[in-house]
Amino acid sequence: MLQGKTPVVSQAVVRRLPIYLRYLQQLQAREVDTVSSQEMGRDLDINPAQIRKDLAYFGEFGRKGIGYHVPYLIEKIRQILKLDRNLPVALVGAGHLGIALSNYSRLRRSELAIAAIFDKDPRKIGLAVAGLTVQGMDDFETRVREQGIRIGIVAVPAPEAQAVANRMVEAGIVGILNFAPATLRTPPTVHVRYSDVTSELQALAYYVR
Amino acid sequence: MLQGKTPVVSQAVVRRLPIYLRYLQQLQAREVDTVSSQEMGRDLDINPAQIRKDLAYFGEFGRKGIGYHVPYLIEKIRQILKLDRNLPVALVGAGHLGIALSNYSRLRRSELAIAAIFDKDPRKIGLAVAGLTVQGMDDFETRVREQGIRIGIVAVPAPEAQAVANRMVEAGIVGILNFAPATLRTPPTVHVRYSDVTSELQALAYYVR
DNA sequence: TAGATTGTTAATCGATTAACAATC
DNA sequence: TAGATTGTTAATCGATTAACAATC
Repeated sequence: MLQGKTPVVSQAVVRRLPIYLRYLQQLQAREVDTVSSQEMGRDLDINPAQIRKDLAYFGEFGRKGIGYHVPYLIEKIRQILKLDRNLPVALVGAGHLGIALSNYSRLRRSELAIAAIFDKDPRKIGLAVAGLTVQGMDDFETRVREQGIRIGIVAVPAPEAQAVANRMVEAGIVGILNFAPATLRTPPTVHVRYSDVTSELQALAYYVR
Repeated sequence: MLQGKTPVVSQAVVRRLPIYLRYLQQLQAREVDTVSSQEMGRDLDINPAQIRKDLAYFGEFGRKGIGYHVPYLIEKIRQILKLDRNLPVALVGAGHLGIALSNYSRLRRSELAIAAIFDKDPRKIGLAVAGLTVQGMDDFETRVREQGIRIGIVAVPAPEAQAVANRMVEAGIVGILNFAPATLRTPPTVHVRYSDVTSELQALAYYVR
């Protein structure tokens, strides 16, 4: 394991860390103190060697012969994912989905809470949603910078998604979660994750019969 | 390319097919008649060889020197994904997210439309959502079988997700899209796709600064 | 001590990309 | 014909899994 600077870690590894974290938090709620990679692997359907290797990218968190101390590993994964600080999120699009996301309690009480909601539709501007007021897009960049927001959610119709992404990049956002059914073009410094219900269902359809 | 039976194709390939389909439909709306793997690759940020190889698993759909005929390729991908028939979807969970999904117009007018909504909460049962009536869970298996439903969406809180998945499997559902933050245990014949906003955002947080 | 389990190297597996003959 | 592009094989790349010394 490298000292100081973390090595370049693949996206696959980073995507598994939240899964580990969620599982460990469930263990903590049940007051389980220690867990082995074997137990984790069984419950999460992931190879135990995979889990050990993933964690070892970031440090030596376990004890040979014993396993991992649950509270300690939670703390470490939270540090790695930067969940030990507040990371306000900007949401663009106050439609059905945007409102559902804003009201999602698991998000509301987390470090990744939605801190500002935007929509370009004048009928939406001013609406109260989950304790926030929907803002227009005029001062988007200023508002995002003021609040130190680095993560954005795109929840607008597909034809508007690229324009919204452009403004997010302009505002200094470096991580985008895109719910619109569209491929976004962004600079290589910006990370985009896609979530599209239609595509997911279509992929599932392949396996029917 | 094998005749008749399709070869075993990796999940990665199947997940790209909806991306291709969506892109091709956009081209069709613009009345573009022909497209090369190079053009597709540029717009979708996918290696052209990858695209050709993916498609070649299922047949010879292109013409050397020319490219792919857009309407023909759309038809073929729809057949591969079984979108040339109606595949009704069962939704369990009529909370914020469930309602947002039910109202999602792109889903409503597709072959993968939500055909039945269930919730165990007596206060939700009987509600009208997107032209459907929320049903209780008592006759879940019967209703699902009656309507020939093979695909299900889990939109309930995490602690209830596994129980819902079990009943879906019991009802003959073979594809599950799970929005609950929980790993589901299902028989190997059942395909599960995960969609968890929190995990996605947490993975994005890793890349901040 | 004996048993268990990590961290890590080596082996394997699978997916992506390059290259090119075939051919429109 | 000359240029373009597919379908496919071979090469490369990267991720997963197995194995095991170190050690609690």
